[in-house]
Amino acid sequence: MAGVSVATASKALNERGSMMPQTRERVQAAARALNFRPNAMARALVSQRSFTLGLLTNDTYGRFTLPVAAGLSEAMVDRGVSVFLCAIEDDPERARVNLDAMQEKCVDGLVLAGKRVDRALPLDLSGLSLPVVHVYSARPPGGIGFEPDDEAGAALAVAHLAGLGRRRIAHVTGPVGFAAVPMREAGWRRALAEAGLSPFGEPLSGEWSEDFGFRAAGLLFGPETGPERPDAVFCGNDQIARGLMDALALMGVGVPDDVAVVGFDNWEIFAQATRPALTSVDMALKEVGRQAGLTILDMIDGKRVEPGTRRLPCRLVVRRSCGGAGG
Amino acid sequence: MAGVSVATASKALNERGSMMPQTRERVQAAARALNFRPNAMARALVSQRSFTLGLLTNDTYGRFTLPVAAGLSEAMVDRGVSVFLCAIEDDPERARVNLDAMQEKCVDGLVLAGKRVDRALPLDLSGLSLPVVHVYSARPPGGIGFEPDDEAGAALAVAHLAGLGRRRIAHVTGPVGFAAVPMREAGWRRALAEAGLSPFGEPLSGEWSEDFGFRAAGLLFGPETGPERPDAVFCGNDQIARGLMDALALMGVGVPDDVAVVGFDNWEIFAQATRPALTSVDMALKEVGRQAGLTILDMIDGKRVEPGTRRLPCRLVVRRSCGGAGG
DNA sequence: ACAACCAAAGAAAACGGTTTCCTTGGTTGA
DNA sequence: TCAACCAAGGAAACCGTTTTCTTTGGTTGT
Repeated sequence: MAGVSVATASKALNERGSMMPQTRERVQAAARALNFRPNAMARALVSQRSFTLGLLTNDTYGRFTLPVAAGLSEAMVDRGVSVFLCAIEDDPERARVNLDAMQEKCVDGLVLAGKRVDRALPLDLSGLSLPVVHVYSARPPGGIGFEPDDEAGAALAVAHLAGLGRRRIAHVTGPVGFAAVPMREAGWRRALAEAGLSPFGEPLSGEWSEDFGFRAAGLLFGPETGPERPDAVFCGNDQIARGLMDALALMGVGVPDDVAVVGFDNWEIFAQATRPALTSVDMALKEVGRQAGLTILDMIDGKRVEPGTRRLPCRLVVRRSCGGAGG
Repeated sequence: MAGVSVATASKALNERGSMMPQTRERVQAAARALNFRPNAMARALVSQRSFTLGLLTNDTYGRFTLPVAAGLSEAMVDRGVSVFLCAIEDDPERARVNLDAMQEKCVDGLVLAGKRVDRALPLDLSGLSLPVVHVYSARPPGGIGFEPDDEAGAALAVAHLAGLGRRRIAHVTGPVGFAAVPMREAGWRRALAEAGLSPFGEPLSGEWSEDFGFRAAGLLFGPETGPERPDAVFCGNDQIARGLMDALALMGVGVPDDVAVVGFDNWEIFAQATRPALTSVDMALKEVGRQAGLTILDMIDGKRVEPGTRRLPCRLVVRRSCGGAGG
């Protein structure tokens, strides 16, 4: 110690109370010399805030959760908040155990992250008095949710295609049961309308797979197709786009010359693997995680936060597959 | 309260000390009625153990880290231990900030997870008096590391091919700079030797990409190739296998009839997308995370743990691409 | 010269548990 | 009958901070 009481030391280090500058100096110097680190737990005990958040996710595969978690963790560490990771795997029992653990660890708030915006995590939140935000998953009435704005993202992609002069823009997408499907379709329709274009037929709805993209290419460009063929395809995800482009290559249809292709997800591993590289809508999930974190901090601070779902903007990553300026 | 002192209550709930069974009952009933949760922080303060671990990772993409993290988190939650996730992104400054945060939060131990077994995380661990294990990353001398046993995994794959009657087994793999490359190559050589076979040429070393796999197919099966062609290819990862199989399809080489293909990583999204589905070596990263966690708990308990790298067994996931019994 | 005030620093309580030690009263054995 | 012992439960210290309240001594105003 620097010859002062703990009370003085505490004030000196936290810039609180009034004291002689030289005393403050002396304490801080001593702290530095001792490599002193305040014990966050003791601090939490008295302040009733642990500066800790829980992240519960059922997305083992990590395609959605990991960017969200990274964005959350990054934004939080700057504010002295750390994030517990809980993998619950769609198992209600495991979810409960993890939720209990989070309560015992006195987290200040909870982020619930899923892999489908229209499915809730298998958690019973009733009787829980913690701030909670729902990310990329369904929220209960009155809850607070964060998602990418799929509709706007889709519109972004389609508007880009229209801006490049494409006129017959088809849409190949996933199963109708997914909420993302109608949202992305709505964006497609809106952007077409705004560009004065008509939809090229109805969207082709199948699975979120390369295989379906491959088959969809046959439906759109195969021999039994009528004279009217699309000059662009907006795909519901990158896997579909990948399969579609593989099929187009086999059919001798040139990308982007004959047809432009845009995907959704900007999953690097797919977007970079297609020939040419795939233009795709990036859901900016890191930013989603960031915003979710900042919002939950506001809630912890007692600020009033409007219930509802926030849809955050996507951005278009332009590569070669849509022609024009890109790449 | 159930009419007893806090001391008695504590003992009742922790099954400690001696007391009348009915007193214990009464306290536990009261605890249940009040939905009582012991405050982990207060407990940590006195016991000097936070039942908390830090997971620092530079693998933003999550391909390696997420399974490790899930395995770790799962194994730990059963033991009342929670895991902080810290995304450090190869940035030494961010690494330091997160490390400081973990020290302030009084974690009982640290798991450092990377995305390359031959690279250490950008962290200065000197002067750190915490148990640390290194997962899928380089460890300092005397440190404790966990990795999949690439050599044995590769041997598993090649032995399987040999067992199916394949005799001319080629190897297409990643850049020589990666430690995984010589390890997998060694497994290939060992399994060949054990089966009484010779290597089919030297391994083709390139990038970990579909594109390289595609080109490698040309080198192995192209028109300028000699009369001897492989009847099996063991690929250094699934992306290479995917590119190779795409090329084979274009070249009219049948899989698995003309040539069997095996990949490495068992990355579902690739392994399932190939036609036919890809047999691949699964690194069992969840188990790696589990073991790393259990070991660090041992270290926390003061048990002596041998320094060195533990290589955990891989398993072969058999699908159609290698013919034989699979799928 | 003395009351009033103020800045600086320390004492002590609090946070929510665990643990050590002590008290109480009943039972046992000589 | 009395010492010795034991089980049950309570009092209090402790973990490492923050915060409130108190003390101390110097300065100001009259």
